[in-house]
Amino acid sequence: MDSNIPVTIKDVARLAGVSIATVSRALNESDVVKDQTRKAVLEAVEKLGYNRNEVARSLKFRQTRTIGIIAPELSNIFFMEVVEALERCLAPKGYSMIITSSYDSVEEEKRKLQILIERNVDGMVVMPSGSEGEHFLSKALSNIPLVLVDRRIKGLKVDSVETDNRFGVHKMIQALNNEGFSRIGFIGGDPDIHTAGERLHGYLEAMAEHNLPVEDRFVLHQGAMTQLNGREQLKKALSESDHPDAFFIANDSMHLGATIHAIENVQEQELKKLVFASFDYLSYAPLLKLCHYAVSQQFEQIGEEVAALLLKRLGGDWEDFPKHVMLRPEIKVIKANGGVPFEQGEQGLMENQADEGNTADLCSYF
Amino acid sequence: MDSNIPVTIKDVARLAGVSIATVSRALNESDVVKDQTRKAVLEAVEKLGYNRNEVARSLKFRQTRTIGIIAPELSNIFFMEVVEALERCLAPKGYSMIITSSYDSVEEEKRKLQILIERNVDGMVVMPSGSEGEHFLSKALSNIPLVLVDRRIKGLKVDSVETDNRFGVHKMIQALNNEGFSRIGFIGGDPDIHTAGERLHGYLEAMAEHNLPVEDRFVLHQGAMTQLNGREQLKKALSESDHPDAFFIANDSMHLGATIHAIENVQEQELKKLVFASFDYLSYAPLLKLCHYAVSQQFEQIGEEVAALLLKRLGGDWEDFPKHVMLRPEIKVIKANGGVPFEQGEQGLMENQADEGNTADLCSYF
DNA sequence: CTGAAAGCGCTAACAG
DNA sequence: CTGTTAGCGCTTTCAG
Repeated sequence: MDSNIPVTIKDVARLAGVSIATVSRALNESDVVKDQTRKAVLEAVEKLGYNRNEVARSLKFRQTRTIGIIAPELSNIFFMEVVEALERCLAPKGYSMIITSSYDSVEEEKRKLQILIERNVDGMVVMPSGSEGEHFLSKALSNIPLVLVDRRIKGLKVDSVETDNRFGVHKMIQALNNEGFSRIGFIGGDPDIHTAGERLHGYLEAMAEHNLPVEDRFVLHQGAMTQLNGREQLKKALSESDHPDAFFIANDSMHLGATIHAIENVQEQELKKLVFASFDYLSYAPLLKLCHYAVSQQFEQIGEEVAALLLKRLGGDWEDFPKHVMLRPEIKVIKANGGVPFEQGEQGLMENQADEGNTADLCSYF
Repeated sequence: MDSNIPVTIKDVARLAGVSIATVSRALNESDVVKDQTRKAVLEAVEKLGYNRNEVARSLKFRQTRTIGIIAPELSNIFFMEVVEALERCLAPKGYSMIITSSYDSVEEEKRKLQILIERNVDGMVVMPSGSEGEHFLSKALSNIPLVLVDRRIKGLKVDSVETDNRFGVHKMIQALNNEGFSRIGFIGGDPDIHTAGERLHGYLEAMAEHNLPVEDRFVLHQGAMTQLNGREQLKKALSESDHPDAFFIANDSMHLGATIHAIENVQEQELKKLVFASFDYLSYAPLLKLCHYAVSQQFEQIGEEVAALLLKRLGGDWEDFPKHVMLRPEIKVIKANGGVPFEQGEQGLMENQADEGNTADLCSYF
């Protein structure tokens, strides 16, 4: 009864007593075909449980309605928020997503790129794992729209969408300074990591901007941006008797680690004086009691911008290529922990800028 | 120079001065072809930047080397951990993954299922969004291996892999009882949600098992399993003057919410008495200071089991169909917060059981 | 060892 | 309105 080979358009045609062309037409340009015939076709389809073969259509049309995605790791919640937004924008247009992981290795990234090319994806979204990017210039890629997310690659003419990291850090330093801190430490990771580097630069720039002293002993930027490293870096900083009370911490994992270290090892008196500002505002933010200010990246918006850009290119519009969209993050002031809101004018300005950031291509923030 | 149409096997054949059949052979069964010819072909491939067209191969072979995935939401970190493990197992075998979201709607799940069928995926992994499952019996699906993750559907003969929720709850209740608590409250969600229901049942079973009193006023199982609801349910429980001190909380979001509520609203004296046990042990667990015990699901292992099962079916082995793999979660005792380790024998037993769980198909836990 | 030709399932001229 | 046919890019007999 249940034959094991799938039913094709041919089977439908035979059962409906028409030609395969008619079946095809009945299923697509339904207005050309006689009502009665279409009904017969549809009945046959129903009876046989026919599903159309997208692979065959893809071959014919030379397009797969598929977007390839390469992430450094799939369990990265940030990137998956972006992917979620992508799906929401692309699925209604008939696109599916093939998702792959580069395991943060450039070699693996190249391999996955090759696989996606062979699978004829119509477009690609890549969160690059390194700062190398020659493989994105592959000839095959010249026909495939590509959007880089979160990290741009130096000198590479490719569309990209990213958070304005430096803007976020500037705001954090400004807020801490505003609250009365002039000595502000930095806890981050190896500047070779794109976001680590951007945030370190932002920090240095902002400190200079506000004429604040940069004390090398308290500018810690080694190793991975992990919870463990966050613990250790803060421990190291606090081991110096004249450490600053305020720290900017470059990401959520390190922030978590630093907070845990502080809560577990610093005496009440000292603890009360400690103040953090950090990147990313996640579900457990209310437990990070030392945090006064946080930069909250707009992942959904990033996904939407990526999708819009991709769809534009897929539609054949290359007018403003390469476009680098830089989105302003939201700034959270955590009053419950002692964060001091920006002044009225300041705040208003910030909001305006943020609004511009939604749609415009911003490159500077002053 | 850069023609816009992709280079095909034909172009390679022409340049190499051979037939397309020879190109195909040179690229695949490399031993049949003369060394010299192969070299010529490979050179042409290089020169033209040829990439083979997987779509055409898929059509020919009637298989796409693609696995379709349906998740209730892509930003669900649990599921993405599973997907990450899947990628790690499947990618080396040449499989890619098409990932889609059902937005936790059965309707959308059906739609996505249809799309994946049309795209000729070789297999599917679905985390069902509801308890309905008739659509998984579709005729087209009879040829496509399908593995359900995290939730089984009543009476549906389909392979599945899930965490042994009840075992986890039993262990939590046992641990709390062991520590001296006989009154234990329950904070969870609407039992219609699969995990919420399983955990509620586990709680009721375990309480009966240990002859502990179930007080309806403190068995709260309404609404979504969200942070907000966690806050509110705990608040409600604590508003009764004779509330228990120990609570089992059914998932991480509610746990987070409950903890935040307690820290912010309960006085020191009361706070010290409060003890939680909960599902899921995440990066921020060290901040959940009321938590003595946690059930830590083995997502990686789940992914590996799913991959193994899928590959088995793809290899044509349907021997033990339908197979329901139930994996024992790891039990965390958080001593820093006051958790009391299981007794020696108990602990040993537990570890043994957990080891068995890695490989065996466990259905009961006593 | 290599080439010619059929065919995977579908669409789109082109004729009727 | 409908049928015939060529062809999307590739693999694979079947002959040489």
